[in-house]
Amino acid sequence: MGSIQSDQMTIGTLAKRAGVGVETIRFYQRKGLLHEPVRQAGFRKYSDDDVKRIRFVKRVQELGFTLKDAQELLDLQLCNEETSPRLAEACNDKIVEIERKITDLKQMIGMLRKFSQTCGNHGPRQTQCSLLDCFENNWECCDTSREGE
Amino acid sequence: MGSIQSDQMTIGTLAKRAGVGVETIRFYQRKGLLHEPVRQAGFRKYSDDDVKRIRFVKRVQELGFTLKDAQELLDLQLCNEETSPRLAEACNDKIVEIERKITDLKQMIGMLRKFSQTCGNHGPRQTQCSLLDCFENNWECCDTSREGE
DNA sequence: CTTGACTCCGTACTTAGGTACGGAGTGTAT
DNA sequence: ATACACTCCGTACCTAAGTACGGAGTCAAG
Repeated sequence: MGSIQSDQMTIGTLAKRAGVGVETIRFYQRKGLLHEPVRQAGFRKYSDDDVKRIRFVKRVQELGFTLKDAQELLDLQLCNEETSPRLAEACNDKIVEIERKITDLKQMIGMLRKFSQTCGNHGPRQTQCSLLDCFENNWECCDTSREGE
Repeated sequence: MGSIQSDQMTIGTLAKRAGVGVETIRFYQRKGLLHEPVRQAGFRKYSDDDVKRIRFVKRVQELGFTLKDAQELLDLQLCNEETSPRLAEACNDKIVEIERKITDLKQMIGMLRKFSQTCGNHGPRQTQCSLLDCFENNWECCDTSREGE
């Protein structure tokens, strides 16, 4: 569980290990997503923790959040007796936000499924449905006769 | 269900009804998200359908997709005997994409919940956990003793 | 002790998705 | 028939999130 050294890498190594470009790291630095690292003869020296941070940021981003959001999440780490209540609140806000998103995405899937059923299946009954109409009608897509799922 | 006229509105009215700025509509036009409308003495005349399109685009965007994605979804409307198979495929691709996103978001919530439980609850046992560690450990956050949910 | 890879820094460029500007034409209510 | 709101168009500007450039310093191997 404890690696030998591997700590103290240069920016290029960090970039490689985190799967981003060197410039991206400098950019994150400027944005405050990474704290200014120790310097060794002018060269930035990073630790494993920075790899984690960057990977985390990228992941959060993939989920559709901004760098600012990622920053907020990273800030949750500054967790102590004093900040704890604020953090719990921030956490819960984020959870609510994500849950809303999931609900919306599920509706989207439902709509797409029905759409592909009716559109992709030109049977004798021409129950074509329009994505826009589905959307307008609160995702209650054309064919609502059968609702067993 | 059938409005009297309300069709044939100017760009300003459309903007108001769709909840966007006039410039945004012109922008969408350039991007091909809205087809070039009829002109009346040089003035663009829009229909209710355009309101739907814009609202749909905004919705899709809220869900974390790009304008290009929105365009793809709108293209699904061009549904006929010939295009049908390609459309069904596109639909399914989109569904898979969204499902993956949902899975990820759920993991995120699980992590945040556990984090707020341990961090926000400084009991006698100091099971502090780090968001980054949770993330690194495949979201299996610190306190894994209880796993009934 | 030279060569090549890596790093430094500031600055400029890129794409996505808009937002704002400004001068000219148009439509409408009084 | 004149004021005022609205529209036209091209162009410029903006934020987010990088990406690229280029000249100078540094480090490590041969």
